[in-house]
Amino acid sequence: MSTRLPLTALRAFEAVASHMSFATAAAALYVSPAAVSQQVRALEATLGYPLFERLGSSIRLTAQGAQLLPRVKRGFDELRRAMEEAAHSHDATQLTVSMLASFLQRWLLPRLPGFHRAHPDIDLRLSASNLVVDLAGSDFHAAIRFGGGRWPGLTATHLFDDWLVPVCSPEQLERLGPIRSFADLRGWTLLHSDTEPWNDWVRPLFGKRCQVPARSVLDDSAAVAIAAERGHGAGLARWSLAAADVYNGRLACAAEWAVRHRRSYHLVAVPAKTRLPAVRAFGDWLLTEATAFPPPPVKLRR
Amino acid sequence: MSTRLPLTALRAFEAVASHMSFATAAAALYVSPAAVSQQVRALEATLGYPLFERLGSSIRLTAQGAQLLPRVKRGFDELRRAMEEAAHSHDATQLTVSMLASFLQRWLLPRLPGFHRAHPDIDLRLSASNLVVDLAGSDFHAAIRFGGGRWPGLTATHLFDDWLVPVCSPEQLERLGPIRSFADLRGWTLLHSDTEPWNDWVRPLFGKRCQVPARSVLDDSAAVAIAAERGHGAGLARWSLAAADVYNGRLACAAEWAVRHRRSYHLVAVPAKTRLPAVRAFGDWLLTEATAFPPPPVKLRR
DNA sequence: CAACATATTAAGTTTTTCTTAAGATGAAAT
DNA sequence: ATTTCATCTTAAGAAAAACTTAATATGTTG
Repeated sequence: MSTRLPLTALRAFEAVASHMSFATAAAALYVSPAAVSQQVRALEATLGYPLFERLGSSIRLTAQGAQLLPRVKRGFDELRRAMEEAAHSHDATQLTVSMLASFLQRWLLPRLPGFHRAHPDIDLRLSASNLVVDLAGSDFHAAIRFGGGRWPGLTATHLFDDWLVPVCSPEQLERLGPIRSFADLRGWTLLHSDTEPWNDWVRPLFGKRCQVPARSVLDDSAAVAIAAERGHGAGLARWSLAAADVYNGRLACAAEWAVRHRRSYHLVAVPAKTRLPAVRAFGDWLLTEATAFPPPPVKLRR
Repeated sequence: MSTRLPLTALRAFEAVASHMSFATAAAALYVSPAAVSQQVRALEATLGYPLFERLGSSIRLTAQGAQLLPRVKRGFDELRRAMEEAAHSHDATQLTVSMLASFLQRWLLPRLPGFHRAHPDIDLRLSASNLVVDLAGSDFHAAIRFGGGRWPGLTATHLFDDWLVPVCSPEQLERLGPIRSFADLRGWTLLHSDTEPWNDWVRPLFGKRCQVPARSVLDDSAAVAIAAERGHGAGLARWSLAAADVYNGRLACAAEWAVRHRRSYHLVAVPAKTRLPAVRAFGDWLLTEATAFPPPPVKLRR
């Protein structure tokens, strides 16, 4: 940007275009019509073309004026909203958090009533999105992310680790018996997800030389759990997403071992917002819930 | 709005928050650090709380500052983009037009090469949307709409009328013969769309006393044409969407008569943009194409 | 054609914004 | 601990901008 935005002129233009009158625009801005006229004229001079056609008593937008208007209106609307929000920021007890839909549905949602009981004053708004939102450039206060723990420019607090657990329907476990060795895998159809191939589980336990082919790859972890529940085979599930189904008996752990996931859950926020009371309260509550969330009831390979 | 936006102060705040420094923000705005300091201080005074924590040599955003920043940034970004566009509006040969996906695919797209040949300088961008875009508040130059011809605040030029034509697969027409009377409808499965019930065709031809029940209602006109093509029955199609398939033999006109549709196609724009050369060129071209588009090859009931 | 409503221009005034120069304040170095 | 440095802040005056008033132009309406 070499030259500064002509803000006053743009504001005058917006007012005139909105009211389609210099006089009423001037009244709305609490200034004289002459002032508005001069501002608009100055803007036209810098752009090099007219924004209005003057027809003596009335005016109308030129094509260029009509093109300029929507953008300018959107810009000022956003600024007005910003000031509006800022003016009421003391009584804003809202807390907006973004996270993956799978985590929200399978882990957080069942625990949420507890949070509302502990903090009835906080108006928590959860947004399930599979896109990674830009916390610095958005209105979100925080996000729950699954990853390595390093996000540049953001503070991350570790919530809990995840585990790779083979799961299947209870009937199938009954019929085929638990997986104890690499050879035991032979009898099973293995269900892979995009992000968690079975080799991530096989190698840490049986060595790098052991491998399984990646067939029946489903697009996400939740789908693998569902397919396993329906008896389509052994799914390599993330414990965070499968735990509830294991506890209520719809899924069974198919193997003796679980392997620690490389990634884990974090509460992530811009440094400044980390210090907000509501964010701290939510983070503290998440941490106690996370601590109370037991690892899978099998042997754990870290 | 009782009080005007503190635009200069907001601009100073944005610059400081973006650079995380009063000094470099001042340099970016071509003013002294003192000026920036005063502006930010004034903004903090009107809001009643600090936006930055001053740590002597460095600063950081407060939580409220971090909440304010994204909105303010978005607002100014929009204004900067507006000025950017406006500065290059002379060499902007872009033309953006919104319309229904069905019209785009089945009527406009096959004719488009002709437009590009006639106007190679115009960079036409088509947007298929089933929502009615707000032309006054968007960057679209124009839209093609199917309707009665009256849109308040917008100028509409009539392109062509549409016709309700019963269509079916050629084999079915062979087997059942053309529909000539109300009684002939007995033998047919009638495929309705949401917006064009068969009674719209039956009543003008056979009188208000004749009616057919509305079974197998599909959700849009294009779906009806496809179902008819597959031999599922007689669909009441809009000629504009079915014509291409009739000409290439995939569909046949199932009846002797077509009935004029209540609605017709229009090119719609904000008055000011109607006068843009590119919009006129596109409108003129559409009009000649529309004139060259023949009505269905059956008897016409207007 | 006169009366009216509206926009524009020019000159002068007010207000805002900015600069300069002299403090503060905290971090890093001695 | 003290100096040094980099940074932000404050206060007063200067510059720039935005605004007002009053006279003028330009279509529209009765």
